[in-house]
Amino acid sequence: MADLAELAGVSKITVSRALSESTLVNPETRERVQALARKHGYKLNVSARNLRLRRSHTVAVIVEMKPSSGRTMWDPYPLSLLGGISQELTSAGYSVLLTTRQDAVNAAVQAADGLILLGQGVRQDAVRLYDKVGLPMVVWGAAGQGGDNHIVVGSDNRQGGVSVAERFLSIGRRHPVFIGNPDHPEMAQRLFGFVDELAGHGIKPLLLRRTDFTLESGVDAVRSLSERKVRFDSIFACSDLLAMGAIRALVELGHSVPNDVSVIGYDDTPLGASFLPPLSTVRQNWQEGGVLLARKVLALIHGQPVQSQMMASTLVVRST
Amino acid sequence: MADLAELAGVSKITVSRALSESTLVNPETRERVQALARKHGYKLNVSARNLRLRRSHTVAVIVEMKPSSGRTMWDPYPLSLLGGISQELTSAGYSVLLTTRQDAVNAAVQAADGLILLGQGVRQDAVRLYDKVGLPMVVWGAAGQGGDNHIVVGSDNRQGGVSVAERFLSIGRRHPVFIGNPDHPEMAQRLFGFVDELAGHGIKPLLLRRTDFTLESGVDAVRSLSERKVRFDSIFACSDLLAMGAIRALVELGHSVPNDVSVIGYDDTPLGASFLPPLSTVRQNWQEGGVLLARKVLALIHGQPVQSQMMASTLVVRST
DNA sequence: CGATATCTTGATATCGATATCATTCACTTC
DNA sequence: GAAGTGAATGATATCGATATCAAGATATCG
Repeated sequence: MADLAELAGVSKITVSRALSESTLVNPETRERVQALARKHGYKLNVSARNLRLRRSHTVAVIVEMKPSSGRTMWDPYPLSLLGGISQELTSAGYSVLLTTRQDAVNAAVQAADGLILLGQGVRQDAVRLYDKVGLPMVVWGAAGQGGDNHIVVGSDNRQGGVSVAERFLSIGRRHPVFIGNPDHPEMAQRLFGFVDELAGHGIKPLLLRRTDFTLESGVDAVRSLSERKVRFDSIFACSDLLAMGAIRALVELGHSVPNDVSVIGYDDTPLGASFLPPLSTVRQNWQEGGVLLARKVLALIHGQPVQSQMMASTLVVRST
Repeated sequence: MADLAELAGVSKITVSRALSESTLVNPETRERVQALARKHGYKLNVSARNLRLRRSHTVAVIVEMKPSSGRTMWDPYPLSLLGGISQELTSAGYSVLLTTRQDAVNAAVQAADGLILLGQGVRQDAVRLYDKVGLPMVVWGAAGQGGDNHIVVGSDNRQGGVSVAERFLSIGRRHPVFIGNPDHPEMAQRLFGFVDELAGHGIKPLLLRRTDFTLESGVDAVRSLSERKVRFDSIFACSDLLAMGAIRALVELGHSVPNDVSVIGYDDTPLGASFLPPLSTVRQNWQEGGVLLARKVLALIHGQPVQSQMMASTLVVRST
């Protein structure tokens, strides 16, 4: 910048102002300086600016990558979320610092202006750990999670559960089963919505706990139902994979889907749509979720009032 | 740091040295300063250090997110790669700056110490664009891509093709078909390996070009074979989804897999393993790939000699 | 015409760390 | 006892940007 100043015959500070589009400089001077900057390939030194401005223009995204329970790195949704986040933050001039969750809080994370926590129903210990850092923080997850002292963005899992219940009721199903993990905050919300809506019609679903969200787990769940001679006519599975596994098992056992048993999954993965028969499911818009997460942190960083928000989820009825 | 200096009764510079484990300070003093730092929750100002040290301790990861052709954000592999990268870089004290590819090179990217380019066979324009930045750069992709003036890490797609060919030959298949997109550099390598190995036995496979890597595309490919009354006894599909689609179509057409036709996919997605019948496929270790990418950039940054490297891919024989 | 307002530019200090060179002090060695 | 050695610490300058305050040039007004 000093070099540019010399070239343009002005002072450093004028160069700085010219490049930051300040109104304090003569438009003519500004143009001249900017032209010189382009010509000589001037690059702003981000560290210097951040140092002086006492902010990093960076938001850290912490991804929970616990390699268990089948739903983590292999799941495509974190990437969609990341895409939305990245898109929104970069267009606002912020950088995205990607970190995987660790026990110790990274020095680079502490230097960020804000935090976004992603993961499979981020657990409380993670939230508490990063809460201590005292940075603006937004969490992806279920509403009400963690005492409302931080902002949560997520899709409306409760409503997802409700709409599945409504669908089952509307087609006359009376013996629904829920497959999923109630300890998982997001899935718990789905369960609550499902149960509450059904309760309004005097129906109590059977809860089948499964912590693995794999196809095998779905197969296994339905087999266990069959072995226990449980009567059921509809299944709400908390992931598309579970649903597909359930359908496979149903077919093996000689049941017809959807004639004998209706099955609805969750997530609207591309595979579900291609499945035979095409899977009915609940769709969440992750890309949009990422954008929302980013907007919330930015608002927090700029000291604006922010509220948690749940995005609507939509029931996609296909053939099951 | 100045405050710490006062508290400890030493100078700033001594504090700096104590915290960076320099041997220039008395071990006793070092301990005392470090204890004080911990007690008062001192945090290093990264910007200041980076400014003084003239490096950013940051590697930018540029992800190609072209939302087309079915294989992008919805594909889980970028996340695995990212996981490996993130793990390796953070443990080396570097930060991961996540960016999605854009036409203009981001200012933050220019400030990075190194670049990693990810994407579905990163195209040459992207490589050239970022090459101009003049930073140490490593690209994920196919070997030899782009004139060898930059480092490439990828799985050995050629070898993958060879091993599929070997398998087909070993079980007596004589009329193989290749389904994929030869314009895609990585897939082209698979094709070359496949063709070369077969040629050694006087066999020439049929090439079926498909640019979409979806299940439907696989279905469609096999149907077109059938309509054209082509004689074939084995299919090498360039993605698991294609393979599954192909198998579905084969079954619909009354062929038995693997009795009439052998099918081998690529990527070893979790779904392939759960497919009925369980899918034979070629596995790539993405996590490891990420680690490798990270190591190469770090080496480049530190001025060490670096070479492109292809990781072995392994044929996983299941039931198809 | 003098006084004030406006526009444009500059001098200086500062953000928080580290490299370099200088200094102090205790101790060894002949 | 003088000179030399090494360990520990400090003073100062510096990285590259921007905020603050000051000042010169020009325009506007009664």
